[in-house]
Amino acid sequence: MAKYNPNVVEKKWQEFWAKNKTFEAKESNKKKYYVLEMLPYPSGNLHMGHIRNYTIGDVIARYKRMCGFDVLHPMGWDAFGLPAENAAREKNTHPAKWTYSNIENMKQELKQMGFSYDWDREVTTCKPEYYKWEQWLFIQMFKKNMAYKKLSYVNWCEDCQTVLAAEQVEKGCCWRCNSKVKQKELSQWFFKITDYADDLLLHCDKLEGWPQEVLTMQKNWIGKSIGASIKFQIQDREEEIEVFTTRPDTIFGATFMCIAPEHHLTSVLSKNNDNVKKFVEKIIEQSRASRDVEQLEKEGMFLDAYCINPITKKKLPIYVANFVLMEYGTGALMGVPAHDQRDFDFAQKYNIEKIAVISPDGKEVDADTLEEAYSDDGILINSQNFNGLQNREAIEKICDYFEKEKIGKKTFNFKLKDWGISRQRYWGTPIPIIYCDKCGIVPEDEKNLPVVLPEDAVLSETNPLLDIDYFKKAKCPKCGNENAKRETDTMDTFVESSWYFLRYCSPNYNEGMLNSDEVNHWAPIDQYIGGVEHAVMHLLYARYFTRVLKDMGFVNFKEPFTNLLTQGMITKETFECPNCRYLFPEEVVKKGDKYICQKCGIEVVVGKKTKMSKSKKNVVSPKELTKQYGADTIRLFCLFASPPHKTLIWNEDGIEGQSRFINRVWNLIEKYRDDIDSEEVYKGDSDKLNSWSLELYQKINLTIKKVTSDIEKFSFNTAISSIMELVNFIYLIPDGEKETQETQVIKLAIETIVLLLSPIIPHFAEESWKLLGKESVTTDEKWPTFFKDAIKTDEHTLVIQVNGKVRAKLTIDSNLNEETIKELALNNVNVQKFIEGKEIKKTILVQKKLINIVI
RNA sequence: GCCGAAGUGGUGGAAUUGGUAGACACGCUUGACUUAGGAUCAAGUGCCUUGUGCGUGGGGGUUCAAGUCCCUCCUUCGGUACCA
Repeated sequence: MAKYNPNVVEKKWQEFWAKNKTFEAKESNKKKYYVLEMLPYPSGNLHMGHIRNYTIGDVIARYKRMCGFDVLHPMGWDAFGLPAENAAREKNTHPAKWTYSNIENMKQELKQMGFSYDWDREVTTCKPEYYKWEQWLFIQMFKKNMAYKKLSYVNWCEDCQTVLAAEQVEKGCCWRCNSKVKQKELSQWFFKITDYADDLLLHCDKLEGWPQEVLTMQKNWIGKSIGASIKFQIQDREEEIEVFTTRPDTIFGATFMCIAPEHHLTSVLSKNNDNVKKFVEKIIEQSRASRDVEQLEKEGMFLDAYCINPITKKKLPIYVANFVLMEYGTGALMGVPAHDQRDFDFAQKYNIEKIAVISPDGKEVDADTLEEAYSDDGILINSQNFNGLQNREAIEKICDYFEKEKIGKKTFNFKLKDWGISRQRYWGTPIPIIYCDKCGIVPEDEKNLPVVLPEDAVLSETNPLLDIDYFKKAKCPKCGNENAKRETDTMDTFVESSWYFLRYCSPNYNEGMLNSDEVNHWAPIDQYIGGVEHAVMHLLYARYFTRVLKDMGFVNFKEPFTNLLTQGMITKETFECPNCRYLFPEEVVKKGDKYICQKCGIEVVVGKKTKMSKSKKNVVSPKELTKQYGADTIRLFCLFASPPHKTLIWNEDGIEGQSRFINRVWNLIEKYRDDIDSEEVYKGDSDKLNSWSLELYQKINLTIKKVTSDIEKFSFNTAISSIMELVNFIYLIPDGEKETQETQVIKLAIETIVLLLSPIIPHFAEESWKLLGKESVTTDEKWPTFFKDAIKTDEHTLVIQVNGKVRAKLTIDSNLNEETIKELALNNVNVQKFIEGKEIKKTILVQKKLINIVI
């Protein structure tokens, strides 16, 4: 018997697919299906996370293809980004060279996995023919005021020497290099994503094909809160301070006013007092979202000014305080110490009066005895003619009063901020803007696009574009001024990934950004697949961009991803030596329960299971595994180990089993090949079948049913296990001479198994199909269907319970009536033991399942 | 703190949505074939005090019947955080 040799077979079929352009996406009269996996950053090699993601997508693509869809399944490269610059500096090369060579390498690895991509549609975001259209879109957005420039405090990473979007700051640290993020005032480009805040929020509830947890994260990120804005007149001055509050019902309890350090009134009211200045500078230095923010003590400074509570006319001291955020609301808040914990802490520290205005039961509360703020619902007290109202009701009434008196109004606020896209880095899309002394900010002439990123940059810690004179120097498109200056900031790389999925529909279109006909044919994406870590950033930006493009008339839909599958991370434990930092597993020796560092002999800390990453040295290379077992085994293993959405703790112990399964199927085909060769496939006239072949025939149909529904719901592990059951069943068929009909059923079983496996382990399926003497390829075959009649049986197992515990099982005729079943159950010997001499209170019969006798 | 997901054998994981807990696989045990087995095939494998026994993170509840529903507590993972 010839042993199955994956290395030879896989190469052969990969060449076959490439030569025949098997997976070229074509429009026909069939229904379309667009399946897409998030594109990779070309960091050097594929890692297990990629393999898991792309295997899932590939199974879906191949399955849908067999089901008769026109499938679009493309792949590309998210090729701009800081790691390329860092690597280039380290290795003394150019980011482009590094990136393109990584792409070549990873493309090779993808091909070795047998993924069914239409490579003719490959998109590489760092190529001028791609970013040209991004620049073009930027100009359109600029013209419509959707892209604008403003001076603002931004998150600044000193190590990366660049600005970070709010979404890219994790626990006060840079998402990329983990160093602490600072606040810095810079003039920056922004996209007005907040224009769509409401729409993005609203449609979360309409995305039925998305996981609930992702929608919740997006909703929380957009963070709409409803409340009121109220104006407080400053005493003896013209200005007013406007605050936003979600609790206008507590206004009678407001005893102080707090403004953010960056608030324009801070310097005005302090009259540039040095102490205040120093205080403000200190706070601005501190990161807003710093890790220890919770422990950070509330600090403030009295500005020696007062404002008037518009409803009580009470004089409120104005403070500048470190816990007030300029970015949220109006950058000012009314302090209600009795009903807000932060205000309470602040008032406690600075000895500010507390007034209780909400009480759980409507009874008087002594605010001075409170140990913490009461922030729950209740009944209004000390609130003049609003006393006695439920606070929810009071919010409405008080807002009405504000509006009548013109001191405030009902309003709402979003946590979502405009998307800052300027990056002071080289390896990104140049922002197509020119600064002219006469004309100001002028977009580049569309005829001059793309603004090509110069190749001869000398990389440094700062933005190298600043040093390239011919790039910086520009002619003003408006007045022709030769001494205008080009923008040297590049765009956040999330901009590229916000529309690449649309470009795949017309990847080589030169007349415009998108060919609307083709985009509207293929998109929206029927199934998008990627890591849950993109739940907020990428997916929100992509939804935003699609809206912008819809409003410009390029696409006829606003939600780009109809269905979303977020696959779980792959994690692995880390080894960390106190001296040498992270270690590879091979640098560690096990001694008893302990792990010792080979180099320095010190005990190693076995860290938590975290996402595989190069820096933590807990990556597993798919390359080695593929070499050893073949791509099919790795694909099978990724799918079988765990359901797609779950975090997968890496453990390759099971991998042998997957390779074993493939060989088991192969050996099965070899075993029956000669017998079934000349036979027809069984067509379904089941009355002539003997007991095992009838059972096999039923099993075949049940398996088709189960595998189909499992793949539809992405339950690949159970789909595979039911194919395994069918294989195991065939192994149990007694050896010896077989009748024609029996051989025909076995033939059907084997062919079905191969077809069902085709999307999962395609190389193996094609090779097996050939071994079965087929002219066609499984990729072009129809997905098997099952016959309802074949699944029907006239017998079933009846489970007999006594007081809810299983005591016996019987195989009975399904057509028996209730009385007979009861009698059978009660007369059963095993049951008798339990019910002898006991009174039977009642029996419950669940049709075709079980009977429970209650004694 | 808040929001979300989860907790089932030695391990990864099943369980038709309230109806036989542990499918399928890894590992382990035994046997067969073998010069050999880390190949292959077959059998077994939740636990124990072996019985009218126990068992799905702990405790309580609803039900003829609970991994599944309700209450409560605990743990783990993810997201988020001075958001007024």
